[in-house]
Amino acid sequence: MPLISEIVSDINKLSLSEQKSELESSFPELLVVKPKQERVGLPPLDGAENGKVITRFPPEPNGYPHIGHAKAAIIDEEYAKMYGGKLILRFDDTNPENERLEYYAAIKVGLDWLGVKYDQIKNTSDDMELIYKKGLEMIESGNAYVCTCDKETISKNRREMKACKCRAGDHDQNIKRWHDMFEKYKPGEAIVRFRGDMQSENTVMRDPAMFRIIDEIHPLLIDKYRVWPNYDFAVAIEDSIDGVTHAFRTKEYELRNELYYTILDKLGMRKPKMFEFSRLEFEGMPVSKRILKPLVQDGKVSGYDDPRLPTLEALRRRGIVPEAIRKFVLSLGFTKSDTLAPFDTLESFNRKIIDVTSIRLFMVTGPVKIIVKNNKLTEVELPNHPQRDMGKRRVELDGNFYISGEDAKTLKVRDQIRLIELYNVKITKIGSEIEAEYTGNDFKAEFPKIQWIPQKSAVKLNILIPKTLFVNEKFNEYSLETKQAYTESHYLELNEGAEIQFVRFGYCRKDSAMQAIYTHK
RNA sequence: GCUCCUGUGGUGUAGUCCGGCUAAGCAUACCGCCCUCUCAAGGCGGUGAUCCCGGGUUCAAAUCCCGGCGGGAGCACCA
Repeated sequence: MPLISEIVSDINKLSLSEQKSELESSFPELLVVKPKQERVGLPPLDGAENGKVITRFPPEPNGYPHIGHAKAAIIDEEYAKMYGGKLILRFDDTNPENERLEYYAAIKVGLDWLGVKYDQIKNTSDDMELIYKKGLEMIESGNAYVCTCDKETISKNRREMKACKCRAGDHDQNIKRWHDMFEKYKPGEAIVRFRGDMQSENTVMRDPAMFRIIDEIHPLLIDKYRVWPNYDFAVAIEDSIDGVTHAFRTKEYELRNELYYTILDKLGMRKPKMFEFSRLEFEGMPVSKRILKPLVQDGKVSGYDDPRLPTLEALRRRGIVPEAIRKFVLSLGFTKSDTLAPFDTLESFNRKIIDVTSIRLFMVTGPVKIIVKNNKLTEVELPNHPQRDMGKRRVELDGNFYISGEDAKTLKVRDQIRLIELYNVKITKIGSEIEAEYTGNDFKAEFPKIQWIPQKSAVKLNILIPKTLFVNEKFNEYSLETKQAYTESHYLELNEGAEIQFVRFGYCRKDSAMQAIYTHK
């Protein structure tokens, strides 16, 4: 050690260039800078082999897909793609109380829209027989038992780390009770429990439920089964038999990893690698069904496609495109840190994508009439896009226009303004209507440039402006603003769903002939 | 309360595993300028982080160790 410090201090006495040249002559290999280049996209997957990666997206068909689903599905797909592997879409439909046929469909539609392509589609409920077999196996091997205690007792025991008498039941009792679950017991009277460790620090290991009785109609299997596996047991079995190599789920499941691996261990089944990532939710835009459902029921929002919501359908209607969502999700990375997702960034990605294809149209809000006294033009051609060749449109004129109230407010008599792409005008009178006179065609940079709509062909339009749904945990009564506006008649010729940039206003998506939804600035 | 996870500019992240090449890259937001008959897009530039705090190890720490603190989650016969 002393020798080392001596040498180091010797070296430190040399100047930087002397050190450098010494290095170059004696140890050139040390100067080679390691590649360490910037990574693009998701981080490499632990233990991933090219062509052998299988991921899965396992939504429960109990609601409409939202941005959270999008994050999971995109990550699942990206990793499968990255390693030339496969993505399985698996509906985790083991609770007939929640599942509905329309949700299976809605999720597929959502993925389709997102452009997430899966290689295989299945339902957990397809494998009920196998799951029963594995359940029985667990009972036979003593790794599970049937518990007939009531809910409260079980919960209390788990909190207090105590075992109940059912845990001590012998093999025959368990087998008999297992069969009784299919016939005799009523819902709530008996569950199969995994024999974990009631003393475990990890509460999920304290003999969690593996099967319970539910007498409800399943959307696919109707009344074929009434003993249903719980999540932990079902995913473990499914992931294993589906050949999943890498499974991803959100952070709140993290404590369940121990259970997941233990179950597979006890069954001697192949174990996928499990990873978790943070949930994606926007500020003031909750994703939870518990919160959204009452909103829809009470009519506080128009439905699951209300543009204020984070559902895929709502995002679509609002004018957010799938590519933007994908870029956005990827920009968040694969991390476990809790984040308040920046909606700004999503909008920015979106804006760049749609800017190129959005037609530019004039639109005025809070319209005020303006009359150009000596107008001589009867028609003008306006370009549909400033850079790209998207054609032109003809607009007929007679000197009677609308301009935005906002713009009108700033005008004073004798002001000169430029009606965009038209001509210059001088204000001569301001009243309930504004009067002006034509002063020339030459473009003058110093004049304010204002968009206009001819009165005779103006199309009445509602602009819906979605705002933050919840402010400080409370429903924001003003979360949806409606603006009365006029736009050009050309609007009527656009397809529904067309993205428009209203000049000096922002991007909007055509929702119907009389309504557009504000996408973003 | 207990257990687990997490903590880099206003925001989201890269780098952290394998300490030096970066007193920290990118994106977004913001501010200028250029371009433009839009407050958009595009181009250029800028402001902004003592890498949660305090110790320690080391010639050298965002990176390793210890101790705090902040945030989140779980503690369901729901996934």
